[in-house]
Parts: sequence; structure tokens; C-alpha cells
Amino acid sequence: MGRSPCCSKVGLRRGPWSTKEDTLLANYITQHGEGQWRSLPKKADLMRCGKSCRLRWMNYLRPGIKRGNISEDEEDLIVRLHGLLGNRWSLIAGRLPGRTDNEIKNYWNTHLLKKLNSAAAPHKDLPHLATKQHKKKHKKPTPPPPPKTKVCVPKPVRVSSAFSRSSSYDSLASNSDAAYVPDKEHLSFPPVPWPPIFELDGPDDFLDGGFILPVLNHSASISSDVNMLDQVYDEYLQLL
DNA sequence: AAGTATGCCAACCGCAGCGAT
DNA sequence: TATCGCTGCGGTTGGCATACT
Repeated sequence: MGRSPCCSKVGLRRGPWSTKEDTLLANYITQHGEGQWRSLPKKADLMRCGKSCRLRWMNYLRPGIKRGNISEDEEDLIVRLHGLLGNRWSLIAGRLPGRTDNEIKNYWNTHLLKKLNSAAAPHKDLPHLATKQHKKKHKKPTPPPPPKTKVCVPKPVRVSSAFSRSSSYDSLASNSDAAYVPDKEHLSFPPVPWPPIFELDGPDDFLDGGFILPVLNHSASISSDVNMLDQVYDEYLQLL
């Protein structure tokens, strides 16, 4: 709905940013603040689309951005959060100060998938996490594809809450005497009582997106998703 | 040394959500 | 209620760098 024409507009620059463009963008945002991405390029005298400006700012120019050298702690956190959240890179990035969703996504795809693959390699029964490689560039005469393997990685989802943005965890929890059941027409999953009751039989139950997503779907906002994940994860650790 | 394969990451694409009208 | 416009997000691609043969 209402998709912007973006970079397809004739005359707009694409591709790598020059130092001059970076400076123009950074200066403009420093003076006027973030937002208004649509009109920003014109005001900042940039021949870029707003989307491109926003991306460049968010992933590269923004103050406090850490680049490279992802520590073991950060890596561990990424793996854990990915187990909980799936491919919700912005949420994961939110837990790693100075890291961007793009960087974490790239790091996951280039480093961690490989690591996890090799860790799983001795177990031939385990599903192989397929790294998407440059399909087009590295075309070889490929044999017929093997039967598809089911991969137990949480499905990337956009979480749309059944609650309005103005709903809060507290307000919902205060109604917990009577199990809260949202409008069933909006649900793509079986309704569960509010607050959710966690029944964990083992790691698979916790790490599989099938368990955690219904929980996420019941929260009122991303921040409460994350707060709840802290609680869930603590409970999970106690079970081990 | 040359050609090819792979790694890596910045940037783009297109969809979905949401507020405004 | 329907539509528009903006923004944010995740998936994907392009292209340079490096490793390998």
C-alpha cells in the first residue's frame, strides 16, 4: 500500500556513497535531526532517494555505530536471540548497542550459519542449515536437487499484535484473572491465556519458533516482547 | 600469472504496518 | 471505511577482495 517510487526515479544516484555525500547527509541530520526521509535528500542537496539516505545513516553514519570485531559475547548473544526471535534482525540489533540489523544479518549469514553448520556436521541426521550462496554467480551444472530437508529454524515473521499499540503489558496482565482471549478473527494461532503459561519440556520447545512465536504474538509491543523474552529465558535456564 | 571460486558486506528491493486524511 | 504516504524491516543482490587451482 502506498509504495514509494524510490530509487527508480530517473536522476537519482545509486550505489556506494561518496565521502561528500556522507558529509552532506551527516551534517544535515546533525542540524535538523532524523526523520522526514522523503524530503531530506532535496533539503540536504543529495541526489539520493530518502530510503537510501535513511539506510546510509542507520547503518553507517549514525553516531555510536560499532563496526566489525564482533566479540564472542556478542556472538553468543546473537545466537541466543536468534534462537528466540528468528530473523528479527532489528530486534536482535536492539540488544546489541552500536550494532545494526544489517550488520547482524550479514554476520549471521556469513559467519554464524557456517559455524552452526559445521557444529551440526558430525550428526548426519540433523537438518543442514543451507547457506544461501551466490546462486547466480557460481552457477555450475547442478545435479537434481535432493529432497527438501525441513529446517527447524524459526520462520521469519513480522509480528502483528492482536492488541493495539496503546495496550500495555501491565494493563493486559491486570486482567489476568480472566484469561484474556483476543478477537479470534485476528489470530493465526490458537489463543492462549494471558499472561501466557510456559510449559517447557526441553531445549527444542524453547528454541523452536513454534513455541516462542505465539508468545510474541501476544505482546503489545516489541519492547514488551523483549522484556518477556528475558523472563522466558530465565525460566528456561532454570529448567536446565 | 591467470582464471575461477568463494567470502564478505554495502546497498537495493519490495512488502507490511501505521497514522493521517 | 478506504486510501494515501511514509517509514521500517527482512530478503536479496552486486561487486570488490581474497583464496584457491
